[in-house]
Amino acid sequence: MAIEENEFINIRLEKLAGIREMGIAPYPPHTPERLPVEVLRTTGETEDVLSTSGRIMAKRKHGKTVFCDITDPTGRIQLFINKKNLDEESWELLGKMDLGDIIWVSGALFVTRTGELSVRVGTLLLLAKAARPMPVVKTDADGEVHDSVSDPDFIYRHRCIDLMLNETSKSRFIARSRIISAIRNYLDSDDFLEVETPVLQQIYGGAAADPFVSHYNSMDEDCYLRIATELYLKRLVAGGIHRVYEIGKDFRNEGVDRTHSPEFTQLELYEAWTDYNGMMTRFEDIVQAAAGAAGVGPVVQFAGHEIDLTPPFKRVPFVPALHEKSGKNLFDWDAARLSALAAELGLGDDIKDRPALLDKLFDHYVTPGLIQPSFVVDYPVELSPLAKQKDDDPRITERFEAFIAGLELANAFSEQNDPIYQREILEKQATGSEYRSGVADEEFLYALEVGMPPSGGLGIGVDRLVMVLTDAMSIRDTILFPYLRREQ
RNA sequence: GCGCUCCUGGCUCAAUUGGCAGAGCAACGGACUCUUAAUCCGUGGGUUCCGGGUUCAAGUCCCGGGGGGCGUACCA
Repeated sequence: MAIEENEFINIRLEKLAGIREMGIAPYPPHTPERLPVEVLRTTGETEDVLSTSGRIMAKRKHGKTVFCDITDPTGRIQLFINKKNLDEESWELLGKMDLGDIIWVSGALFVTRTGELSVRVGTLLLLAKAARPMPVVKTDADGEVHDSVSDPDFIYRHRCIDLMLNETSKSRFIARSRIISAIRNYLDSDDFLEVETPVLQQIYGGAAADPFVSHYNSMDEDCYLRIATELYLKRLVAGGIHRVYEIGKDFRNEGVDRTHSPEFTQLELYEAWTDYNGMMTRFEDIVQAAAGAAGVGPVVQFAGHEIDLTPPFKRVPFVPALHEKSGKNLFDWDAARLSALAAELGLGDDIKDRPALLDKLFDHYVTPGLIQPSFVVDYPVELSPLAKQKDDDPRITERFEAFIAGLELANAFSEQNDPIYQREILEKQATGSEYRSGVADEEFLYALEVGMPPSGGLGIGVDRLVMVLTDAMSIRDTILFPYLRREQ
């Protein structure tokens, strides 16, 4: 496919041809020595000839003088380009330069009459001609912004433009990377080992979502993209790697919304000799480290709330909280009664099983009130097939989910390590699934049979953590290249 | 998946009840040696997402399709 035809691109392609005719390479392979824009800025006025390079973001022509603003990742600086300071050829080249072009300049630094530090350009080189125009963002005297690119579809499809023009977006992605580094640093320095487990799986597990199905040609068998890393990581705990984690993509073949993406980044960590209480501390620590890396906290703005990230986070026991908020002892109700209540509340009349109903009602009564960081603890056993039951009440498991502003950020348990009990649960789950063809993950069960020490496990939605720490209202704003429908 | 809603030059947005498709920025030509939304003079640019329909007349109303946004459902 050839480059798109439009008036603006054609004009630039003509200029490009003109530049080639002048014998100038519009895409030279090397950049001459340069200093970051920021260094020029801090240097200030000097007769020394300094060099830098960047993208032309503004061009103001005044006959024989042209002012340009160029930017690099460290900042913006004005160029003062006067015909008498340039050779003939460079002046002609300047005429063929457009907003968006990437150039190299050198010259002394001086302050203009209006007080702007500028490069008095003596040498001008083209490093890369922009063939496509980019939207020009300008702020007028009234502070009104012209041409900011706000169409979400445009931003997601052309993230390069978004990063160039929207400072919030750029700093959010920088924060994201720093958050992930900080998590690694925290865990590595506490003797956790980072591992990589399979993305392509023959039997998927560790969560309840539908998988993406693929096919391995040379073995002629179907396989799945992982929906969680849980079952592999626990096999490693059984094998003696007692502090282990993985940060990676999970894939879930479910709907997309503000808080769900079909591929998303999850941290899962497992730690022997501890339980879900230990995981609460880990979560609190990780949030602290992440906030520090993002340059925010202890109080952050998110979704219109002031969120105080100072630990310890609130503990909200599932059954009592549901009782309190609903005014009814719902945990003792049977499925039929719960179903009737759900229908009455407009939560749908198609839900039949008790655990799903309890979860639904909890979401209705309790979750919206969980604005400050909270751990919902001690879930009904039916909702938590991989968690250990409490000593004093087998109907309840040692499990928590972490919420901030109603958003679920983490899920953790005291890990189930009873191989007999776990087998029952997984075999039941396997026969109830359209993809599992009745097969449970025997290798995982094998590991439990060999023996896994009592352990805590924690899964954190990294994209969602980034949302909270950078005040993003959509998970797509935290993912550089979110999945979008094919353009027609 | 369902509901509501939006789609107009490159970008951001106008267009009364259905009545000649416009503006700012960007672009092109010209003037201009300290500007910063530079300014001034001039010019071009539209299958109004696509396909049907109603009408003397459709950006606007109706039907179908595509894409987006929001909500909702699924996601232990």
